[in-house]
Amino acid sequence: MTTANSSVIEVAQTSISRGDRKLRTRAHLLAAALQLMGEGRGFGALSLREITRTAGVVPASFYRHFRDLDELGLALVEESGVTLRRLLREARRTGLPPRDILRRSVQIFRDYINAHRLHFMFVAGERSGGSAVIRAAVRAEERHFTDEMAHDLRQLGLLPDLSTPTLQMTCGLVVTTMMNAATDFLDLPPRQPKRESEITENFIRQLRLIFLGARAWRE
Amino acid sequence: MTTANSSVIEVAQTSISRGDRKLRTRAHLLAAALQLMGEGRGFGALSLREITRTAGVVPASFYRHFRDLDELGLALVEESGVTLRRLLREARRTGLPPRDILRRSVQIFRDYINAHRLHFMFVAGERSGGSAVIRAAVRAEERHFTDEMAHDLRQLGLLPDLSTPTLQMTCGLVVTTMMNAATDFLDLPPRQPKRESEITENFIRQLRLIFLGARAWRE
DNA sequence: TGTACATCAGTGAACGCGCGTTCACTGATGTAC
DNA sequence: TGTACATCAGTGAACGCGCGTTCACTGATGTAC
Repeated sequence: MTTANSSVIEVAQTSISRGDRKLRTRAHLLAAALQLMGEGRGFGALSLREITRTAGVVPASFYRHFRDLDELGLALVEESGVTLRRLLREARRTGLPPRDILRRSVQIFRDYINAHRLHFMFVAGERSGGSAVIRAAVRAEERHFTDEMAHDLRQLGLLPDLSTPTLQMTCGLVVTTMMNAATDFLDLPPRQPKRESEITENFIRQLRLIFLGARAWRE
Repeated sequence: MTTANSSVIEVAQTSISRGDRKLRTRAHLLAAALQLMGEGRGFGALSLREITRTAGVVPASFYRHFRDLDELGLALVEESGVTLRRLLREARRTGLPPRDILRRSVQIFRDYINAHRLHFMFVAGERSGGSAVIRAAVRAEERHFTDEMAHDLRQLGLLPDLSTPTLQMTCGLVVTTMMNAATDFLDLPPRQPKRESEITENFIRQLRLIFLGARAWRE
């Protein structure tokens, strides 16, 4: 707040610190890269200039935020990792009911993907296709996610008979299947409820089969 | 064969028809693209000029073979699809023994990946990351592969109690898991037998779990 | 509070470079007679 | 078989363009007194 008769514009200009402005531009750059990838190209096919153009800054200003494109890519991986882990937090908070737990989880997942399309496109696309350094970072986030899921399942008392390594292996399978379903959902043209429910049902059945196998597992 | 006193070089030059030469150059272009992607970049990040440079022809000659890069990409998908399906044919021919069938299959798979690294890198990389048209083509090949696998399992009399849709769903899960393991194998730095056997064991355990679930499945 | 100076996010111009595509060409291979 | 002509895969030069990176700059924000 400045003096009472400052114009609205002056307030807007002066109420944001230089540091905040910098963070905002950085966020614009990250969002621009995601947006461009959302149009169906890999991160490796983006150019610095189109990212800055989309973000509304001059090319040279890119270097105030990142050394090169790879560094921006790694920032995107981290951001996506946070998004992924919030999914688990959300599911945890909701407190999944034992009845229809799978179906409910898949609904939550589907809604969550739609609310964070660009992050999921990025992760799904770069987990096996991108540059070595980015792929490795995505894989690390995925492993982190798997560990947390295993921890949650333990906490919930599901699959109590599995050893920890087996629980990990099972969660790895769930996460792979999940990322695959994510790609299926994301590829879906809008307004295709029939295809969408097919994918949903297939995903539920695959998860059911995995948990059936896990319950039948003998070390 | 030409006259008896033609030099070897002349024979080499004249014993190959114009059509064959054209096919050979086309193959060079495809191989060049695969080779460049093997260095860890997505198809979308390749340029026409570096492909022709690697293939040892002038840029303009690209257009004698493909309209644009996408058309070359689709040719690579087809080539990779053939490679994938030969894997099943090989497994079929070998005639897997009921004892240790899983472990043996995984060994065959691992050897096959190593013999066709570039094709598998291409498929694994473009199945979720590439341009829409190429991703769609890869997915179609994958579905084809899944169908054939389901057919083979029926033929072998494995999982006789599953309905056809359920068998399809199960094979889809197997293929997803397989492609994921392929990426793990391909990312492995050479001479890491410990990591390699970890990945192998994890893959075997995941497949075991899937088949355990399939056997426990009740429609 | 007011003033003088420092900081630094973003600017705009410039550079050399590799890009995709076009074009008229060359010369070996193929065909008709 | 030999000859005259047609085909066409691959060439080499040219084009305009967007690229990544550098640089000295500007002017608003921040700091010291």
